[in-house]
Amino acid sequence: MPELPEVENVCRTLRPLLEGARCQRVTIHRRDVLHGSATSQALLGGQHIHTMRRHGKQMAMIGEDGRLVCLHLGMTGSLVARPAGRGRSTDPHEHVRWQLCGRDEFVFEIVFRDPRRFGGVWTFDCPDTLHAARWSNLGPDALTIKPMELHRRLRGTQRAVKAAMLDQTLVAGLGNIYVDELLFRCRQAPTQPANTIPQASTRTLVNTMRRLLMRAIASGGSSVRDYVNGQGVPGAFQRSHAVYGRGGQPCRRCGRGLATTVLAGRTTVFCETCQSQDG
DNA sequence: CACCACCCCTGGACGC
DNA sequence: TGCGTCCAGGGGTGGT
Repeated sequence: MPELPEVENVCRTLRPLLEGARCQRVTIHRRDVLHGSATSQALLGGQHIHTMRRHGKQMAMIGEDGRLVCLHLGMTGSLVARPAGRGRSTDPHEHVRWQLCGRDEFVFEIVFRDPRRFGGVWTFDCPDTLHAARWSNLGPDALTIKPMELHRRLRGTQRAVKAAMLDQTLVAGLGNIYVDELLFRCRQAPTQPANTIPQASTRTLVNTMRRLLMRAIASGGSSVRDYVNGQGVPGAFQRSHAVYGRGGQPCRRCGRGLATTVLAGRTTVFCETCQSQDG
């Protein structure tokens, strides 16, 4: 569920807390969400946190010595800060806890929680190894990709544009919600083969995507089920959804019922009237 | 290489 | 009320 706008909100809410904070202790409650070395040192134990970065739907907590922890929230993952608690949590879905001491001496903890465990935590020695192992497999970030670059990438596949835009190796950051919202806003049929989309339409696609994502970020992201930002606060952008979760309901543009189908194995909601091929 | 089906997992919705 | 069933979904893997 957390897609680019939600992950960006997690980073933005946690960054001011984390930067300069010292990691006093790491507690692992569930080892199988961890990939790579799971020592306290690898998980930034004893280190000062330099910053927090994001690429697509993934983020990384970067230590001062260059080690880093990469996090992926999957569908139901969250990374939330709260005042340091006493004792152990009874929540079976809290998998990793970092206890930190901020620059103002305030002691707090960051908790990685993920009931469905589609997410995960990876440790790396330095940004290069993170890049080599994970981020180089991702396409350019959806917020900054250039129209020409997306056009070049779409030209290389005859899959439906919906499937292509969901493919993180093509462009990183969109999930099912924002692809459907994007295609509706562009009046683009989700089924159109990606390599038949004209260059002018790709330009519209990129501009619309950037506006959509920026608005969603400004609204705190979409909280459809249980997404919350780094402070535990839900977003409001689900109220602005035009199609996602609205199958059968009237199109906000033409009033006709929105269609639901399955594309690339994902529920896809769109307006058969407003969204055409050859946008 | 391109593409697809399948699987992982659990909470919530729904039907009886 | 309580139980069974189904579905949501990102991404890794293995098959065509």
